[in-house]
Amino acid sequence: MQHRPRFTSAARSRYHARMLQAAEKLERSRLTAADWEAGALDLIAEQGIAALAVEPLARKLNVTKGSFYWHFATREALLTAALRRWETHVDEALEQIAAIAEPRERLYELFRRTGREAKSHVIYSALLRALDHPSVQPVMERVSQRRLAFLSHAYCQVGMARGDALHRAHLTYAAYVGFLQLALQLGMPRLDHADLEAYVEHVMSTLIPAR
Amino acid sequence: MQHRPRFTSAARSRYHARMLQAAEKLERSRLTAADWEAGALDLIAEQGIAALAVEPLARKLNVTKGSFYWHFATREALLTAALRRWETHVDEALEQIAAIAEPRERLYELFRRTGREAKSHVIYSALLRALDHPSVQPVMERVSQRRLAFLSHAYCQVGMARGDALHRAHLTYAAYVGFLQLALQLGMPRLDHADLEAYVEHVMSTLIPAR
DNA sequence: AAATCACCATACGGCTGAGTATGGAAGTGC
DNA sequence: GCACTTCCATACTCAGCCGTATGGTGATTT
Repeated sequence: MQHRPRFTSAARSRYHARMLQAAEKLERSRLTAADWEAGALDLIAEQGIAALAVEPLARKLNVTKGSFYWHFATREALLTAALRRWETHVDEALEQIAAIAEPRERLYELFRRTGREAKSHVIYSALLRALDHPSVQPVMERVSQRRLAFLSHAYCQVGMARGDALHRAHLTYAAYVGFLQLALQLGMPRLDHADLEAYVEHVMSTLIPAR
Repeated sequence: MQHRPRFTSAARSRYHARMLQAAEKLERSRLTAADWEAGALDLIAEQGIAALAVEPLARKLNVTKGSFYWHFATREALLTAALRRWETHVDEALEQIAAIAEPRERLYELFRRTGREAKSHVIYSALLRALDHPSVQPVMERVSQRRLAFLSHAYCQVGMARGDALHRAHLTYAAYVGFLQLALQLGMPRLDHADLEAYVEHVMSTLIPAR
């Protein structure tokens, strides 16, 4: 239990060099905390947060618990570290879209991305199903608030009143969350890419006010 | 392990008589399978499906596992029985609204009920977070399909084209699901009844086409 | 080359929940 | 009032995961 070890930048580049030549599960003899965090996010995406256990994850990484408890003090510490890593990643993605100046085009781009690469939202969907967890809740609250601010700001810019824009933002975000739950877990709208395209079009024309 | 015991109607009425005089946790000396199912649904509503364990539930009912394994063969059997019970209950509620002849009024009523008595949807929200579970998935699929059919039919009746009506139904249902997740688990829109009322109004005017 | 450090294996204790076995105490039919 | 069924308690076994203790090995440092 000697958490928070310092890593030299030399060690980091050595690790990345190994990653390049070791395709997938070629046993890299040593791991870093970042490896555990990435593995944790993979596990969450595949089986949800409840499946994030130390021993199964260790098996997946071809090591034992002994390794884990050198990098992290507890299972909880791994979870929060993985969540922090995910949160920054999500924020960067949002800022990328926020850079689009024209508000209507910005909304269109957001909707299209959400519909197209639904796979990148798997982790969000998994975390959504663990909103009661004390470590997950604050993270999701922050992410949701930022996205809601993004939406209501855009709706204001296309001419809606402040109150309406806020309601519309909530409605839009709820539709997003519900879509993830239903489309990912259930195969509900059997999305064959053309049908999905049409659905996104319908959503945009319904939620984004006409020019 | 002697599952599926027969219950005489006399036994049932005796049980109901006891229920009337025993307010809450006054120890009723004996339980039925229905008691376990009801307790299971309560537990699911409070702490989700992962918390549905035999021993904790037994503690909550002031008995031991010995009782449980007389009524049910396994934990899984309890879950499916409880889900079946919930499904029929949900279906009845939907048929009640479906009885309204005027389609626009029918949609309004559906939206208002959903916004008002959000507490009755807690179980649905809890099950939503366990869509990967093999016993939960088919139940939710059936319920979702019926509700989607309800919605698309209503949208058709108010004059939308079949394709648009189906998309609008999906959008509406996704908004419902997302609202549950965000409002119940997060306290997201701090619903103070007046604000909620306004939100529902906004949703209706956005999603239900003008006359 | 010796000492140190970073990473990991092995082995253990404790807890919690799934099922099983068995016997006992209420109620029920005759 | 006696056999018989119904319901439940007690007391196990078994398995999985958390966290700890401790020692080992390869790489780095000096």
